[in-house]
Amino acid sequence: MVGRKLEFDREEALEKAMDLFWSKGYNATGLNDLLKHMGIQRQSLYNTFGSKHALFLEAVQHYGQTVVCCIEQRLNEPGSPLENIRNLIRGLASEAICPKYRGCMMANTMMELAPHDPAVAKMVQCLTLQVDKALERTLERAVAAKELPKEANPRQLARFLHHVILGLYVRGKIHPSCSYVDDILEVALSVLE
Amino acid sequence: MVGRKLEFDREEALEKAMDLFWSKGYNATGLNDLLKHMGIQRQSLYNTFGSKHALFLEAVQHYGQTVVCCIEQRLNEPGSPLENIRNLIRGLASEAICPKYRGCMMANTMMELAPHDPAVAKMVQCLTLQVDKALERTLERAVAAKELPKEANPRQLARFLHHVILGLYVRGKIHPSCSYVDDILEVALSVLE
DNA sequence: CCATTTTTTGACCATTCAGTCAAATAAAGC
DNA sequence: GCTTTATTTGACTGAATGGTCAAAAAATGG
Repeated sequence: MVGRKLEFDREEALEKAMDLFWSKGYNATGLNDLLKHMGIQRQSLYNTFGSKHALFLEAVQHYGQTVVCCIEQRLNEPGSPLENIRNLIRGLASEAICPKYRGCMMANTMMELAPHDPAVAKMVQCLTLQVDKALERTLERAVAAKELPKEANPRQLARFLHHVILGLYVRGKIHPSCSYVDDILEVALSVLE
Repeated sequence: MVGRKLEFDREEALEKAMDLFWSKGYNATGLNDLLKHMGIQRQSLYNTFGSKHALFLEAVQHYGQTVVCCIEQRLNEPGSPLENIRNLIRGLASEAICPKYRGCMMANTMMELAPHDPAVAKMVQCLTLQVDKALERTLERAVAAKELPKEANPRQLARFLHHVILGLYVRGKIHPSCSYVDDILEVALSVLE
């Protein structure tokens, strides 16, 4: 098992691929774009990742894990759980009004491929479930800290809040005004009062 | 200005094209698929619609007008304006749990093309604004009918409800359970109480 | 230093892509 | 019925698609 070593960093190349897939989607990203952007040779891609489709799956998985991890961190910051949730959603909303907004790669993938690609659908389903769970755990902490009444339904609220986030991923694609997003958040976050 | 007449029905062909674009998106729909599905010849497409892209724009416009019109009808049915809104959203939600769900062609288009195609972005922006307006007018009627307190903010609520609908278009792509969607709606519609 | 193993390189593959062209065909007005 | 105008038909374009192949190059273990 000896031989030449990979000239490029696998993870670095994967992230470059992820970046491009995130911006352009799966179908609109050609192999040539991909290779140029990743800075590797054609055969290297096939040796290392198998195929365009396999590379995409890895890219989505990588993106998903990164994002889920980031969300969990923001929700687990010290202080008020409820305030962490508000900050997370306000943060995502402020990204969604940027002119160069690319949305969420998982949501993009759900829309483009999930209906025709079971493997992709399952992966994204699994990743988004983790977001539900993270929100739910945080809401449970909020109940425990008496920030929410003990009758509150954390699972239900988590699903709702995740739904609002999902909506932001779409809405952001057509450049909503700041006040537009504020209106949405004001009503949405009122359920936490 | 005489000569041979078109052998096919223009609107019928447009609807067939719309149907396929709706299912597969713009990039994933090849011209051959399109021609077969529309039942016309290559040159007829170019004579009649100009290009794949122009055809797509027409298809989105046609879809949008149809949907906006349908939504307005459902909101303007006799009886309680608020109940009309609830029925509309529950109806859209029940579609979103179907296994063959295709989502909303406008939302699909926002996700796939809007960021890289200003013409598409503008068209979809304009169409979605009409949904906001329709919801807003219905909420105003609800206030007038004292179904909502007079302090209620119809525009804000309309934007929020539209956001919930937008979320359904994404969520539906990964086959949510009935109870999952119920959870979302229960919280979302509570803002109308 | 040599043999082995792997990666890199660039040419190459069939297929599909959107779009074009010109000839054949059909219909309408005169 | 003839001319004019428009549509249909099918062959054809060059470019791009995802993917493969075999030779060249490099690095490791012996």
